[in-house]
Amino acid sequence: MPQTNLRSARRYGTRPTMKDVAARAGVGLKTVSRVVNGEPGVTPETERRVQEAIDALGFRRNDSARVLRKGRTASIGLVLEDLADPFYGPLSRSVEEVARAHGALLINGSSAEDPDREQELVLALCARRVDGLVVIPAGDDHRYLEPELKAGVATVFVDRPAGHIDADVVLSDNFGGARDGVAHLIAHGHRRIGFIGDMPRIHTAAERLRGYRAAMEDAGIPVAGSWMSLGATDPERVRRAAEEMLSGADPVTAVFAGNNRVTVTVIRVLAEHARPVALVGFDDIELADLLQPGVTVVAQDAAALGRTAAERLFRQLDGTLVTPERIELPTRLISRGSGELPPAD
Amino acid sequence: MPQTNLRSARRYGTRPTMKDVAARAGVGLKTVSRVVNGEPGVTPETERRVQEAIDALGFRRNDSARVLRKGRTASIGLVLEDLADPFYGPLSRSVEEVARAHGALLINGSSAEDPDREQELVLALCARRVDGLVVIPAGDDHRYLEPELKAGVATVFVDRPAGHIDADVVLSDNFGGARDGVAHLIAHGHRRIGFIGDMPRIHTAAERLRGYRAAMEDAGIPVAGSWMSLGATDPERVRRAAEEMLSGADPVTAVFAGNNRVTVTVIRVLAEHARPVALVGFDDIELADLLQPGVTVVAQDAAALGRTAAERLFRQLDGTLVTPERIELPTRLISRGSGELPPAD
DNA sequence: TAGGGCCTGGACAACGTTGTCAGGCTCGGG
DNA sequence: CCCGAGCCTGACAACGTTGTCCAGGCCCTA
Repeated sequence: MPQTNLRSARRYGTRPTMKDVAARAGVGLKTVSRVVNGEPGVTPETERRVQEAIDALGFRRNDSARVLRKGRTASIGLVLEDLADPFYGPLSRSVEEVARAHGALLINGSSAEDPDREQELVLALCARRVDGLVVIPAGDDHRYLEPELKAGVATVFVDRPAGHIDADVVLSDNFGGARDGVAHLIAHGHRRIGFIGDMPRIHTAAERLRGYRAAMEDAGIPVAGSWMSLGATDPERVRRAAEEMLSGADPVTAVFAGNNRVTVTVIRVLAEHARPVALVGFDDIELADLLQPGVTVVAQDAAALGRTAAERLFRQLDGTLVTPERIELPTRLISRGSGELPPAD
Repeated sequence: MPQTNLRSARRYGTRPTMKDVAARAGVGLKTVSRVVNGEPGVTPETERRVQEAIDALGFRRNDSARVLRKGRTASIGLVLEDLADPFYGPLSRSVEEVARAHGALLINGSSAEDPDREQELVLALCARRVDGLVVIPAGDDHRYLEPELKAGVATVFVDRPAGHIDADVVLSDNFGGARDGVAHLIAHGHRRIGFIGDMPRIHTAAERLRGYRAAMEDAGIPVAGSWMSLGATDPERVRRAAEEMLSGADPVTAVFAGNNRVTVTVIRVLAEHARPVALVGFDDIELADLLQPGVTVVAQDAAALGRTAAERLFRQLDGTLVTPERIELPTRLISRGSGELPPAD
């Protein structure tokens, strides 16, 4: 009979268990468990023998079995919209940092802005028995989570509120940020200000739109319908919207861009435009300071959002936290030039 | 006795099991299992009763137990350096896409460029019994993975090769890309070209340096020691290095930047510099086309790296793939202006 | 109507670990 | 010298699921 080669090992690989280790070390099963978990009550000599067997066999504890027995998995789930979006990188990273500090692993998935996919992912994570969930919601009805909440799965929503369910929420002050950004343009003399944002069914988009309207109203400026574009934020569409605002009968002298993707496209359009147009964007973008002019933005602190959410999650798990709350984090206006351009009529 | 309230449910929440469902539906345990897994051999009427009980109790199958029984977890692990780095966003995303297409979840963690943390993460993932691993190595010795490979954990290294172990590797053509980028500068008349890169113990950094040297040698240009900076890539240090190269006795007329972080800092330095200096950077950066001049880069396809790696992983799991290979993906030079500036002596 | 085959449903063991508990050993004091 | 206390150690059940196997009921055919 030929010796086991790599190929068959790969295919039919079966891992050593505590039983195997115990047999090899000539001790009982439970003793191995004790050594693996650093529990007291094992002679140094016995421990050495067990450790030797562990190393020789390449034993690794099976956490699935452990979880089954203990009930806690020491892992949390993160569901976000798109890992490739630069806004979610730091958020995801800060959630991971907090998880790590609590000895938990992070399992994540992207919903791609699809409510069904969000639900599918969340339920898959619950089936894995994650201890908690950080969710950036794509859908607006989260009643499907009720049994999970009842069963004790800690849950925090981030960036957008949960729908029809009482849970922790951590948000940026989208309304205030947008209002400040638009007020900033008004303070620099603009009156005809355009707004390009996402579909209002998305909570953040709706809030930012509300901020825009509030700032205009506070300044007593009536808003023309042609100054607003609320829809998908694919580049072509944003480009068309921007061009229309800039060239219509009542052309805008400034634009407020509703998120980072919109901002980038608007910058491109403005770069081709003869007359200088002021711009303030929601969300910071990398290299914004190196452009000519620098891009003025209303910045959210993505890392703080993630950190705050994750910390609340673990406080829920501690039992320190019981009543769901809604937390709003402030935004910060960063002037870099584009928002301070005077109107050029 | 008061009814169960949310608080105690949260605290002491215990989830219904198949046994509970079976009891409520008045059927056997296995019948519930059949319904949950869509197995044949259940009357529509029985199925309805079971489904009703499932909904009423909010039952969710416990995948830990399932995994324990079945052996496969339908999840893969991804260990990378920093989720917040824009280079890893698309990579991570494309790995996730492939995983999803194969019905697997993605568990990930950041090593923060620390070999110990990498090992700790990888082993934690193995303890979870992930079916496979995609690793962007921080360390250079991966012998600790040998038992895992033997046990059948599919493994693919990305971006950097594995150390002392025979495993699949998917890389960008760092050497060729850097050589082409530097040759591009030479073709535009430069001879005094600086190189700012990461520590050569990092494989990608070493390869790019090798590419720089090769291009210079091919052109018969001797390289001055003061033209090269190989070390940490924190902004201050890069800034100092760039300033020295630009102001020394033998100042460079062009700079090749070894990665995206370096490129960004160099752009800042050059923006403050009177005399125009040509620049080619390794890795594409967002908005590179909007700067003045546009930034010429050697772009890697991060998404393709992730996709290729993940696909190989699942082919290993299929058994379609047996022999470890080393795959190099081509890079692409994107001319945008900064790399085509003529030398200004 | 009896017998055979098919279909449905359930009892039971097993996956690998941890908590409980009891047994055996050693050592010191009476 | 005996007994109790205290320390190690191991046997056993349980976690929730799935695979195996068997029993019982039904229908169809001879």
